[in-house]
Amino acid sequence: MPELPEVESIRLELSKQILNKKITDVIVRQRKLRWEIPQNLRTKLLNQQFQSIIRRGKYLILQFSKNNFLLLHLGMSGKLFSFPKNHQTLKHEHLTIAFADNTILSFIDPRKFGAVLLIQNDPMQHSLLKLLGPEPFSPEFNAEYLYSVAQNKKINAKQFLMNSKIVVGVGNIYANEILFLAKIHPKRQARDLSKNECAKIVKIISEILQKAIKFGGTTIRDFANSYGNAGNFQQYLQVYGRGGLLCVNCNNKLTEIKLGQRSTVFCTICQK
DNA sequence: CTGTTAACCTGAGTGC
DNA sequence: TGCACTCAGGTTAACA
Repeated sequence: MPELPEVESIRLELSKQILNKKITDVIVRQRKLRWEIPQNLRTKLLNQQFQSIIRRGKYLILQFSKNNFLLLHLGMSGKLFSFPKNHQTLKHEHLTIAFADNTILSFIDPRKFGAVLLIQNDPMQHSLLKLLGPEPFSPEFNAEYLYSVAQNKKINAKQFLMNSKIVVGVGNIYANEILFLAKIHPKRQARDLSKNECAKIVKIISEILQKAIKFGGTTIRDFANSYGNAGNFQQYLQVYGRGGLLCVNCNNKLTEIKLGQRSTVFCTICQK
C-alpha cells in the first residue's frame, strides 16, 4: 500500500499499536528484499522498544534508541500488519516482530521490492534519504521552488512529479489524479509549466494527499484482513484505473498511455 | 549533466 | 486446464 497517504496511514495506525512495548522476538524468514535485511537485526532489536515513528517520503523510520533506527520501505507490494496476538504466519511474511504484550508486527511483501534496514546516527543523512526532495506539506514545497526546479527539464510533467528528488510521496495513482485536477496534460514538458500552473500543482498535491490521508489511503487489489489498514480513498479516484471510461467532467473517453512504463490516464479535452 | 530503459520479484488476470 | 503474456501503489543502476 505504498504512496504517501498509505504510508502515513500506516504510521498513524502503528503509532497507536507498537510504541513503548518491549520487543521479545524478531523472526526473519526471507532476508533478500530490495537489499538484504541486516544479519544483526534481531540482536539489535531484542529487548528494545520503538519510541517514535516518523515518515520521510514513503519511508518509515522507527527510532528504538538514541542513535538507532529501523528503516522500512514497502516497495510496490509491501504491507505492515499488526495483530493483537499470535497468528498464523502469512505467505511472504518476511519479518515478524513480537512485543511483550503479544502484539505482533508483520512485514509482508510478495514482490520483495521493499526494504528493512538499520540506521545509526542521523537517519536523514542516510544515503537513501539524504537526496530526497521536500515533503509536500512543508513550506519549502511552494510554487517558486517547483517552478525553479522545472526550468530546463525536458521530462514530462508526470514523471517530473513522481521524481522523489523533486518532491517526495507522489506515486503513480496520485500523479495521475493531480494532473487531472490541475488540468495539465501528463506529457507536457516540466520546463513549459507556468508559474501559475506550478502554484496550482503545489496546492492540489497538498489537498489530495491530505484528503487521501483523511480517508486512510487508497486500497486496490487488497484483501481487508489487516487491522485498520484498508483505506477508502479509491472511491474518489477520477482517472486512475479508468482508461477507456468517460471523463467525470466532460464525458470524453479517457486516454491511457504509458509514461516511464507506468500507466497514465488522462482526458485529452480537460488536460492541456 | 539529462533522459531513457531495464532490472529487481510474485501473483492475478486475460486470451487462446 | 494449461500456457503465454500483460499488468501491478517503487526505486535504483546502467546506459546513450
